[in-house]
Formats: sequence, structure tokens, C-alpha cells
Amino acid sequence: MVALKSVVVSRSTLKRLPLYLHLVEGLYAQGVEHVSCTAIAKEFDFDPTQVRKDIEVTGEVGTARVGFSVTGLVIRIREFLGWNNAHDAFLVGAGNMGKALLGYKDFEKYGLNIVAAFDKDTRKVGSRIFGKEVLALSKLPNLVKRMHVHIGIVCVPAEHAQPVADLMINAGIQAIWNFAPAPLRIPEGVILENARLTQSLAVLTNNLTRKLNTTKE
Amino acid sequence: MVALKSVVVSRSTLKRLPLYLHLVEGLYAQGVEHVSCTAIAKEFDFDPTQVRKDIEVTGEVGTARVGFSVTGLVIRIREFLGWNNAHDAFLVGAGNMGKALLGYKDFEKYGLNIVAAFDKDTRKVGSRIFGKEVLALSKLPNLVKRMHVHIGIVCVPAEHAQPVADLMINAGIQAIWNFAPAPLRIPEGVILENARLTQSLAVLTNNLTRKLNTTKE
DNA sequence: TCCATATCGATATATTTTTCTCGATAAAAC
DNA sequence: GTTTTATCGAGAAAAATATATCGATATGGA
Repeated sequence: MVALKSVVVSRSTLKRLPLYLHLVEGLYAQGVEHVSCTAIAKEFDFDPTQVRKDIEVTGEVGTARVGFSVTGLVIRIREFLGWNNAHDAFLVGAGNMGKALLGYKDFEKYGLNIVAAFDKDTRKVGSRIFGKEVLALSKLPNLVKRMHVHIGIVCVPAEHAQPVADLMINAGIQAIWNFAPAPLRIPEGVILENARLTQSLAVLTNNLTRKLNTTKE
Repeated sequence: MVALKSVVVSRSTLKRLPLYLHLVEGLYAQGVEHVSCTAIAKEFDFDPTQVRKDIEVTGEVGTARVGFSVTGLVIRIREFLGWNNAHDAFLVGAGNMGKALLGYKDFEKYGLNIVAAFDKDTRKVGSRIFGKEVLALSKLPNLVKRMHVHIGIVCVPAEHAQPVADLMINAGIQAIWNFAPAPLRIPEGVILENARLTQSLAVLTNNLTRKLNTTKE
């Protein structure tokens, strides 16, 4: 055993790492070789120690007075996030959000390779969206098994989300990325990540409402 | 002064409130009149005390042995989140993500009313997407002022995000919902909320990678 | 009517996350 | 060659967040 990468890391840290990655990839493109925590922190208005602690989990070590190697950070963060080898994914629900995700070119850079889409609407089945086939939902279980697909993306309306998730899990899907505004019940061992825009929106509208109220008074 | 709604509340609480709201709206539709924290907590695998604390910020009070009024919760949570009167918003960038957001019918329920879209691509300008006009970006500043639009949604590629945000802020936009995978620099007082999918994806792919590694060993 | 119980609200404790402090070290300045 | 300074890594302190405890209270059943 070389390194113990299986450290459980807080969600907060995990969510900051892509920010750092984006930054250091930019620096790499510019030919910059080293970067300090202080510099990274300044970019995001974070505390330098926090940045150092975050980087620590990736296994990358820095040098005093020099900082961290930019290439080292790119490699280690990508590796830590599991973004070096993209995982195959199936998407269910070729509505607006589903289409938008299918059209997003950069997911492969973020560890995700959407292989095909599924829909129960027979009019959509057989078509292609951004080059990706839309298949009948009934085909999903067999294909998950045959192709060893790990990730399922749920983009269906709230009322269909649970049955779709169940279908995926029974087929052997190991992780679900849920865009439906519904809480999913999933068995232990299966990974669930909610990408609920309404939560983000709640933070925004609450802040805005408070701001408008306080400035008025 | 009646109630002091201007309490600053943690992001975590703010993000859980929409979950509760969704649940109690469902209960309301079923005709249920009261619900306890214990019941809500069970639904999401949260701690009942946490749910009680979250609800406390909305100003709704419960009754021992009975729980909280379902209608009371619906009203108070929606009010607290600022979802009773939708704020007008302009969206910039009518690409895939932009289109998906324009097509999302339910935003009005979540306090957001997308009034129009803007794009610098002259081929898109003049068209309509899901009934919403696509206008030239140069028209944005005047319209923000005339229509008193508060929210700006940034759906442009990373490299254009900052100039677009600057344009919005100079025009008087008070809150920005950012979908671009780029950190935005904004002046104090302006509200920024990032809806970055890559952060959510990072949590998912990291968990999955760890899971696959540990089960293999 | 009285007792058992579910639930609330308030307070206290525990845990997690963030920030601060400090000695060590490597590069740059003198 | 010595001093100064930026930065790291480790550990301590502070702040934020989540969980547990407990008395009060309202309902339902003995």
C-alpha cells in the first residue's frame, strides 16, 4: 500500500477543491510553476490555512517559501476527485435539464462521461441529442450490467424520480446524481448526490429579500 | 415593527428549508393539518432538534404533542425564503444551460421570474425561447434600470462570466446567480450565489472513486 | 379524573469546521 | 555569510453547527 487515499473528507473541502483546480489549471496554462496557499486564498477570499488543509488531503506537499508545484496540484486534485478517468454515466429524462447536461461538453474533464440517455417518451426514443442516443427506459437495466455503468443521472419530474432511482439501483448503478426536486430514498452503500438548484436559489432569494427589506427600513 | 425577519441564518439551514417546504406542501395537498419535527426529520434522516431549530428561524411556533401547522409552515417558509413574490430576473447566455433554465416552469414557485434572456450572438437575438425574448446584451443596462430587475443569471462560458457580471452590477443588479465555472469578483453589497454543478460532481466522483477503491482492496 | 406519552422550546454538550499561533525552512537581500 | 522574509506543517484556539437533555404542556387512554 502506497498512499491512503481513502480518507473521508468533509463536503466543504470537497467542494472547494474544484475551485482550486480551476485556478491552478489556469496558472499551468500561463506557465506558472509554483503557487502559495496565500495566493490561492486571496483569489477566493478564503483563509490561507484552510487552503493548506484542503490541499493536505490530496497528498500534495509544499515547500516553505516556495509554495506548491502547480503541476503537482493539478495531478493530485484531479486524482483525488476521481477526475482522471471519467466514469461512464446514464442519464434518464431527456427534458430541458437533461438536454442541457447532454450538451455540456466539459463533463469529461470533471470525471463524467454521459454515454446515453433514456426516456419513456416514445417520440424521443431513437433520436440523438448532441450525438447521444436516446433509448427506451426499459433497456436501461441490461445495459447497466453489460457496460458496467456506475453513475445514473436523474433528470425526470419529481413524481418519477423515485421509481427511476429504484430501477437504476436494482440494475447495479452505484451513484446517483439527482436533479429532480424530490428527496430520494436509497439503500446504504449507494451514493446519492443532489444537484438541487432550488437550494441554491433559496440562499439567493433569502439574502436578496433580507437585503431589500433592510435597505428600505 | 412586527417581526424581525432579518435574522442572518446559516447556509446549511437555508438549504434545508426548501426540503421541508416541499414535504409540507405535499402534506398540505393530502389534507394533513399538523406535522411534528420528528416526522419531518425521519423523512430526511435528520436530527429532530435540527429540524426544530431550522423551523424556529421562520418564526413559526409549534404546539407540544401536536407539532406544527402544515399551512403555517408553508406560509412561513415561503415568506422566509422570499418565495411569495417572485423577483424578476434577467438571464445572460442562451446556450444549453440557459435554455434549460428558461424552460423550467416552476421557478416562479421558487421566487424567480425570468423576464427575458440576453445573448451576444446576433443569430439568437430576436428569437424566443420558451416564450421568452432573446435580446441583445447591449440592451441589458437600460432595461435593468427601467424595469427594476434585481437578479441576474450568468450562463455564459467561464471566460465571459466576469465582464457579464460587471455589466449587470453596473446596471444595478443586486444579486447574481452564477452558473459559469469561474469565480466572480463582486463588490460588497451585491449578493453572489454560485450554482456550480462541478462542485456537486466533485463530491459524487470522489465518493464513488473511494467506494470503488475500497471494495476492490 | 388521572396517568402515560409525544412533542415543544430552551439550554447544555459534543462535534465539526475554520481560524490563529508558532517553530522550521528555504529563498532572497544585505 | 548572516539576516530577513515568505511560506509550510503541526497543533491550539475559536467559531459554527449539530446533537442530547430536560422541564413544560397538550392529547389520548386507563
